[in-house]
Amino acid sequence: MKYSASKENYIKAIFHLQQEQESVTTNALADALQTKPASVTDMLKKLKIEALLQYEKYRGVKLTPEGKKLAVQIVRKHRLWEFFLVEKLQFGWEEVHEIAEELEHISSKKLVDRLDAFLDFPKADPHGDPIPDMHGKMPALQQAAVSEMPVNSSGTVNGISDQSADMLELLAHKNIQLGTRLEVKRKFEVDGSVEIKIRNQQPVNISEHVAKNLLVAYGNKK
Amino acid sequence: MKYSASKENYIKAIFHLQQEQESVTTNALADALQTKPASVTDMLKKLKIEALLQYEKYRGVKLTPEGKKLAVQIVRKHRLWEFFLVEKLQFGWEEVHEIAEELEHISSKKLVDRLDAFLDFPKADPHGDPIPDMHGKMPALQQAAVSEMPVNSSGTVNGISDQSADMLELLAHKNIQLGTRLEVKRKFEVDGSVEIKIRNQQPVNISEHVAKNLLVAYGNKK
DNA sequence: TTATTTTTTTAGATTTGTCTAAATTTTAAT
DNA sequence: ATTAAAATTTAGACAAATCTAAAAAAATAA
Repeated sequence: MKYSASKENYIKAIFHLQQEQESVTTNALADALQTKPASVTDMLKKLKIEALLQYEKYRGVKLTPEGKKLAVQIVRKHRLWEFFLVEKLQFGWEEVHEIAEELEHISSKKLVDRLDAFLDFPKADPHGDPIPDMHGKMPALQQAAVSEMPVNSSGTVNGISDQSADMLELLAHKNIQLGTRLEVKRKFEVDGSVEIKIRNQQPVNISEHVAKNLLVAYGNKK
Repeated sequence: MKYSASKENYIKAIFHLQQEQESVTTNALADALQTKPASVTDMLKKLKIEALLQYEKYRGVKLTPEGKKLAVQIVRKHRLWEFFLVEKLQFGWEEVHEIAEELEHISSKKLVDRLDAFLDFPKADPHGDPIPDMHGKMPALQQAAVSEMPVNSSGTVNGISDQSADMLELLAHKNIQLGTRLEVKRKFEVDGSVEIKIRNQQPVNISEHVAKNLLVAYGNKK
């Protein structure tokens, strides 16, 4: 079955909002989709007919298993494209979201799966969010901020929560980028700073702020 | 300026039809776009307002310079994506057109130019059609069928006009694919067959039919 | 050159996704 | 338990892109 980009956006938005709350409200959706509540109501009625969601007037909305499956496929596409843009086309982490919003609606399943293989089956996108595999299974990423990692543990940078220009500049300066493997050497209680070591480099110190916003996956990132 | 996928398809179709005839007719367009003449008339009126084409009732249609510029950008995207699909994602020549029809409407200019660089600025797509550069300039491909190449000349396979399964199978069997460099060793008048040599392989003979449908670029293909 | 056929356009309708304004239901507050 | 406020839905409209059927113009043939 093929759905319009608009319908896919609704399904995706409901999916994301559902992570927070069981049932999603009309207003929350209107807000997320930058549209009006009345438009949301209209669309929910249509999506209900297509059996992608459960919806009773005034009672909010929930995805059916079908709807969830579709949502996961869209999320998969979005994140794979983001990974592609950063990894292969040298885009910055902050500029890929918008482009991926368009690319995620390209329908070919084969394209997505080939892209996945071409990228060597990445487990997380540049923001550190897990990429569902071809069967829709989300990899259970052991993701944590550097500040939460035990001393002597190591992992791969796969995301960053503070994406300000300043932050990115600092990371670039310290040679830290997506995919960089690092090891936690010491943690200083006084100021929350952390000493990390990157392969082939001298250990460097990162502040508490950086340590808290630098996300690392360990165990199972490709 | 951003245009709907539908409008872009009209512009692209007119562009292609214009290669044949100066002025494009309503029926020809309806045919090319798999739609009805009445719908074409409707759309032409809109595109005229947007100054993408010259149109007078019953008099056919022609792209303005603006329209042509847009068309070239769409063609560029289409062909770059096709190249990407074949070259990087291992798609067959015959399956990429449909997917590229969707990808060509992704709007980011930066994406296209990055993709171009990533692919190392290819000059022709898998069907042998030239890829306009970032300024809209079409590379002047010296393209010819193998049958038309002089003895001892060589070039790079960059297209095939007969894309039947049988043809593709034969080419695969002879180890001929997109990008294969070959040299014309002898030409036999009797049956039009041609002896070609591929690097590191013994010379092989190809029939007149194959020689006529195997397109080679020489001189300036990347 | 008149008649016939073909092409093209107009008129009016339909679908999708959206909107505003008004009505209704639910929730929260007194 | 009413009432006020907030959330949601309905009703009716609109733009984009398409369609069918009928009218008009152009091309062709007798």
